[in-house]
Amino acid sequence: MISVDEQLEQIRRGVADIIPEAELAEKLRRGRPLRVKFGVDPTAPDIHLGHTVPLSKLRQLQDLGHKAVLIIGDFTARIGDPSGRSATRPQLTEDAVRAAAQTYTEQVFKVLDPGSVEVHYNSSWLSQLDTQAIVRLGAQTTVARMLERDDFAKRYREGTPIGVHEFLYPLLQAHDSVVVRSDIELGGTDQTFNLLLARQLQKADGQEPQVAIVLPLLEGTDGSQKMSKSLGNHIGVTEPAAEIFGKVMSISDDLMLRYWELLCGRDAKSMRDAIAAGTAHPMELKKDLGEALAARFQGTVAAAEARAAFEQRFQKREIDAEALPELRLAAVEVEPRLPALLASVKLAASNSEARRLIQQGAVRIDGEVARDDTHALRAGATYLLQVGKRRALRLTVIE
RNA sequence: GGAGAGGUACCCAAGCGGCCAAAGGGGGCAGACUGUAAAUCUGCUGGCUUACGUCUUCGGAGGUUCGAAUCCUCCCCUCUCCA
Repeated sequence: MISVDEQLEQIRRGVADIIPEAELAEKLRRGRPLRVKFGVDPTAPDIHLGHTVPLSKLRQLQDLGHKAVLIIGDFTARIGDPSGRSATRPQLTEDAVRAAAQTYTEQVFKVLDPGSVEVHYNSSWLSQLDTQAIVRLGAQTTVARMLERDDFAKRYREGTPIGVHEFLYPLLQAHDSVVVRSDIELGGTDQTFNLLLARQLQKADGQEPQVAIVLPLLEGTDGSQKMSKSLGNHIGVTEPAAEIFGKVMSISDDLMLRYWELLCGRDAKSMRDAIAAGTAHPMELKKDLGEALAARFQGTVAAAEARAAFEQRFQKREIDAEALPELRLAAVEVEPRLPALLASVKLAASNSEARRLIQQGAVRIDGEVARDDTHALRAGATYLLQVGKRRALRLTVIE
């Protein structure tokens, strides 16, 4: 195991806060592997890179010799975490939770080292809690403390309902820490309250309290708002390698460094220095990042292919026609007018949009800009149709 | 239960009898520039139409009017205040 200082240096990378850092150093100094808890509530079926930020930190801790304690919050998912919420979450059915838990664990192991993980479902102890125990839990904190939280305070002030069960949520999550005897817990900034409450419960139980490692929320591909599917700025972990690679290439340089730090545990500052000194090129670093992330979720082969295809298509400006989807249409099926043709092969959303694209010079046939609404595609030949930089296909007209 | 405010295109938001397919912003798409970057600049951003034009759209259903997103009636939904 490497030195405490070196470990601390790596752990600090990209985190928003370590509460309290002195205790972390103390725990590390003892030299035994630490139990690092990370809980996920299986709610959304699609996970994206933003969800993998704490996971990446967990992997880093595994690599430093510590033990990952993964909690699948199948019980808490049904309550609904109020953190950062402006309204009560809908309660999920058992089936929905089970299905989501399945996909979660599959994805999680693409980041974690399976050799050093304990997986727990929190229903296995939470569903056993009797009324007595729940009352005791409730006595661990006060309404005033709960209402100090921003999300609750806001809702209370604005008169938005707060269910009593929502007060229970942080207590149950904190109770998980007591059960698994965690040394460290990871979570996003919105989890700070829950992470700290666990310290209190652990103390009450006579345990040494866990250290909270708080991770920032990952910005989406737009670089400003947090990554979220509903904002359309997400990179999903189940997307094809070429998509992951392409989306990574479209982010800004600053954001790339942040991704390196938050998703791969790299030191952003030294990379920035290398770019400034001219010893590293941002584009190369970005391609490395795209390949690394694509490889993580879709395998090294697909990732290398995605990179090669990108380099050929966008840097050498060559289109590998062989790699494009090919469409075969009988001559009678080929729309005589170009706008209608583009719409019919789904390169444009409608005839009107296709017309606009043609006017803007976005449409190419065999590399030549098509300025006209007519086309001269003949039977027996294959054509390369392009709309903008990203949409393209091969069209073969059959006799 | 009572009193108010409001529901407009992907989102926010103006319009409040004709000049409204509907200002402005955001987002998106395309072009220029590039590293498919980012930033910036330009254009486009309901459907059908080569075009003239035409059809559908402003919470829903009716109505008034030559003509309604705009006026009236009923209904549905959201929010605020009071009880």
